[in-house]
Amino acid sequence: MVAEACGVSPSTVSRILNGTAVVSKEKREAVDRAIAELGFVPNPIARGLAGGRTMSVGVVTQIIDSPFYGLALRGIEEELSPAGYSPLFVSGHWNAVEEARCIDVLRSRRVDGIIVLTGRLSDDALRNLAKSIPVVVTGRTLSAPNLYSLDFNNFEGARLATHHLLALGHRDIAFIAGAPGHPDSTERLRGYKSALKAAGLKFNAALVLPGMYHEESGLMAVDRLIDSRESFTAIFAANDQMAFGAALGLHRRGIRVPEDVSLVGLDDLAGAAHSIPPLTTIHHAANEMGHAAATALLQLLSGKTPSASIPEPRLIVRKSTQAR
Amino acid sequence: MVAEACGVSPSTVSRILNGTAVVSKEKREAVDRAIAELGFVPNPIARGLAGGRTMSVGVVTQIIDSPFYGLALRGIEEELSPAGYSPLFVSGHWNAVEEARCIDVLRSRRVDGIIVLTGRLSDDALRNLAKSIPVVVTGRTLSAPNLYSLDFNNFEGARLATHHLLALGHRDIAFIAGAPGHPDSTERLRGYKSALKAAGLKFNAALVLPGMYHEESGLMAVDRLIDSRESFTAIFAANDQMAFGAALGLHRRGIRVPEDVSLVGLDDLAGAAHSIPPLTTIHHAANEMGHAAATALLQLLSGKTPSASIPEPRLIVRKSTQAR
DNA sequence: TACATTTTTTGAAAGCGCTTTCATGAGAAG
DNA sequence: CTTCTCATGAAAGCGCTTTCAAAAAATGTA
Repeated sequence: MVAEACGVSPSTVSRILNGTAVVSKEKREAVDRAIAELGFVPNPIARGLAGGRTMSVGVVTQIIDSPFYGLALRGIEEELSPAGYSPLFVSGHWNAVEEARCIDVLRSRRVDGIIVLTGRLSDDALRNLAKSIPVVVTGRTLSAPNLYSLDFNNFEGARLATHHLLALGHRDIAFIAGAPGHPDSTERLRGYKSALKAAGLKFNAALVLPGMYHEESGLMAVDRLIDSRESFTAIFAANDQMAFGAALGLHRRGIRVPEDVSLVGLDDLAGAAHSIPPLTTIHHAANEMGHAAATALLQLLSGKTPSASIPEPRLIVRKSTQAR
Repeated sequence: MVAEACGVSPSTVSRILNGTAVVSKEKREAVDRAIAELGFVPNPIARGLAGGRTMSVGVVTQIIDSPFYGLALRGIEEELSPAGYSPLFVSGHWNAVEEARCIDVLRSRRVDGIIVLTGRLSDDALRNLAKSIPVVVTGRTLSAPNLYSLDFNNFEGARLATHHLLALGHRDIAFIAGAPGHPDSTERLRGYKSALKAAGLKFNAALVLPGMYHEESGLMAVDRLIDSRESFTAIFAANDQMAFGAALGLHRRGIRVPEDVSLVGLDDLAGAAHSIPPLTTIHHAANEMGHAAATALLQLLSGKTPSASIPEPRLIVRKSTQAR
């Protein structure tokens, strides 16, 4: 340990670096100076070995280049870096087995905490994980010691979107659903149904199309919808990516948005404002979600009870919807 | 070290784990069995401390949620994981100072190698870095010991795009340039000019608009172009994001793509196939680039001379261009 | 067959760079 | 002059790798 070249013991230097104990002013200054002069940078590896803390947190995302989760990753990074923590991103590819493997990797690297962005792991698996390491998970509501969950109000988001279309006078509103088995999807479907019901409309299963949360599935859903000859004047896609696909599908059939059919998405991706036409959608604050998750984990790590939460969904009206 | 609970010394176990030396068959089997039974997982932290290798590589990207670099990150991850390495992503935000800070973080974490995705660091800074750690850098051509660079042929990409428009009979082709000072941008501009020259057309500076590689700047460029009253029948945007912005700008003015104006992008982002109209663009293999960079680094780490390279740009014709 | 010499296998021990417990000595307080 | 508090240093790890040397086995020689 180089910094003891100024006449004090390594213990003292360590104490100064970590603020673990009181050190006389003169020594502190001498050491500070020596550190500055020697350009000393503590080695987190060794620190991790000795202190049990690695100053890194694992983040289980699904696809590293997902436009939606990418924003969340950014939020996490923005929050973690100033606190001196480094995020370690791993991708689970929407697959419980892979996620479990990712978590093993993270644990073997002795991360101090783990953030799981939605994913397919069972609630029990997460609860179990939380027994050995602080965990923050998004996209669920569950509580357990050492575990904090942060859920987006999918129901309300979908309700808002559907209600917007209803308020514009649409009555035959198609819904392109999200990936089956995904909790978000069922909630969004529930929101759609709820808004319909509140407006006194009866639910028509023929207007609900299966989707997979990507562009291609939105496109296919529209094809199927049109081929079914079911009449509709508006479409609500469970996420923006499918809305983009749907827009393309409509365009190919010569159906104009919003003149012939109104279209609403959900997420408010970066591209939504620049699509043609700019997409009316529900803002899902991915970036804030990342911030909130990281903040919560930081709080968990310092022994506090987290209180962060995700903003409520908000309707963003652009050009893809119009009154009927 | 738990595994010595089967009667051998830790050194022997370590040797078996790393294949460092020959160990008698019986011991190896005994140890293997013990490892399996105890569910022993070596601690990479300690390994890193002792052996000097952490099995992690640092990746300096610019913005973690960039649609283009995101793909590259995925490629890197896909290549690194099977090799047992974990990527550590940090964001430089197109800022040399921040990039330098990121690299400090990575070095303090004792990564075994570093991949730099383009960025603004000087070539000398990188050459210098390579003296202490293997480096792979994209978006440049420079050679130094312990350093491998992987460059995309921006010139050829831009030439191809422009040539495509020329071949369709366009003569007044506007160019929305990339961020000034960016090496990619100057190369793309050069490619544009070169194609023009090859077609015997003279370069018109009024048709070159400044851009910043994001949607908004594409939109503004189109506004400026139209307001300038310069006549044009086609636009080549230096990247897809600006092309999307440009498409929106044209749409707002009631100009149809491709009927009135043809539009070409560069990158072939995931969204390009689903934009309206689907964008004709130059495929820039970001994913392969990530693979190549990771492969090269792995080769560098094992003492071999890397040979990976990035595929040449390729024209993808979709619906945003048509003959004049 | 007995013994010297070389080769191979294995264990002991010394770190890697830091944190942390514990004990010591020096003042402060009683 | 005794008891207590507080700053400080010595030393023991954290979990692994690696050097070094000893022990064991293999080979060669008389």
